[in-house]
Amino acid sequence: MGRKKVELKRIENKSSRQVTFSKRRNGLFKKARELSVLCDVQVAVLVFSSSGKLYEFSSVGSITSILKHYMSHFKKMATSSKDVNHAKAYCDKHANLKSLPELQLMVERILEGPYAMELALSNLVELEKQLQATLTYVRARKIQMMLESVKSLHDQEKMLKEENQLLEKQIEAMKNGTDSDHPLCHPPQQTTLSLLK
Amino acid sequence: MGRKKVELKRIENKSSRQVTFSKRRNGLFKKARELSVLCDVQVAVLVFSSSGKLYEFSSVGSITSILKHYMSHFKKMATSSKDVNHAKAYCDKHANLKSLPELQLMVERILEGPYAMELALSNLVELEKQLQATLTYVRARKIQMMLESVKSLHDQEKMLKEENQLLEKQIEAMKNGTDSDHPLCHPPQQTTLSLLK
DNA sequence: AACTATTTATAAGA
DNA sequence: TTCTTATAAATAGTT
Repeated sequence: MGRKKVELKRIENKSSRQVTFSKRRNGLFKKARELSVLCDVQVAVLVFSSSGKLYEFSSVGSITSILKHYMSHFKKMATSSKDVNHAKAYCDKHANLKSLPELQLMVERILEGPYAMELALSNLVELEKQLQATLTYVRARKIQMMLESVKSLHDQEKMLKEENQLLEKQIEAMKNGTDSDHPLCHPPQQTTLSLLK
Repeated sequence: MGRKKVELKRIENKSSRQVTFSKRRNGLFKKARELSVLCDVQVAVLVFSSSGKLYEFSSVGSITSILKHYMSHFKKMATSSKDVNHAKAYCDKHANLKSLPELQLMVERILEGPYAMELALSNLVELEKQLQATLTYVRARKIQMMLESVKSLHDQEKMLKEENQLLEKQIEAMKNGTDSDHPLCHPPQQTTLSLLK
């Protein structure tokens, strides 16, 4: 949708890729919010730019708010254990009410279900940290190697220039001199040139 | 965009909500794929339907494909190295996500250990890609689990409220049917409510 | 950042 | 569910 149909492949021009990224990212988040509201579902969208920046949409709220939700939930669970025992005792006394066993089951689910999830979640949080650290390390190492190879190219360029100057001097010497029995026409610097081509 | 402008609120009619969900979910995934390709970024979209079903789009692929990538990557390294068994040990160690927290240590060994010289820049670039892909997945998975457990809490809250209504009705029935010598005026559902507030 | 010509998504209907 | 179509919305290229 635009002045022209675009083909589905990486936009090579960097600045128009950046503009499209900004426009479409907002579009995607808007669509996600609409889907969430209209259809009453939970939606999360994660976008990682090539520079490693994270753009995120979540119909439930930010990661921070979700973690706060968790924290308060488990704090309350810890302080309400007496209430739970009380409720169980009540349920035992009035087992003739047919919906009570189900209620008890639900209370147990609340106590046990999310806790198990929290454990797995903490593993994932830790794993994410580990991966991010490793990625940072690998990127640093990659850049270091790139810089090293660039430096090595510069060094070779410098050596080449020095050799060229030597060569020019030798040519000058040959032009000025009368003898031609110096076998300098076999250039020794050919070896270094072949290394760079 | 359609025959009529729709206002941004929950569609109350269940069947048209379902139809819209199906259409817009596909639209969202398509947009996500386009953003990913056009702008060369990684995108993950997670949708949890009210029935608890998960619909997922990821530009990096499923966990299976990521693990396969890892396997082939380390297999390649193993065949190009003198100590095949050593590299194979790495491979086995990292065949599943649970052992991935050791990834950083492993990468450090690869980069700084005896095989550092064999690891070209292109290998580092590939390794960086793999790490970014895995990080994307882990982040998505983390948020997915957060959303799942929040949803589970909401569901359970809803069910408990329904049960409480039933209980109240039964208590009312008991009060009306017999004398008032039952001390049920201490509402048992207060306990379960206190867990959720 | 705005502006539009177009393309694309989709709401309603079949 | 699937298709069709009128219309709303998104957006590519431009200013």
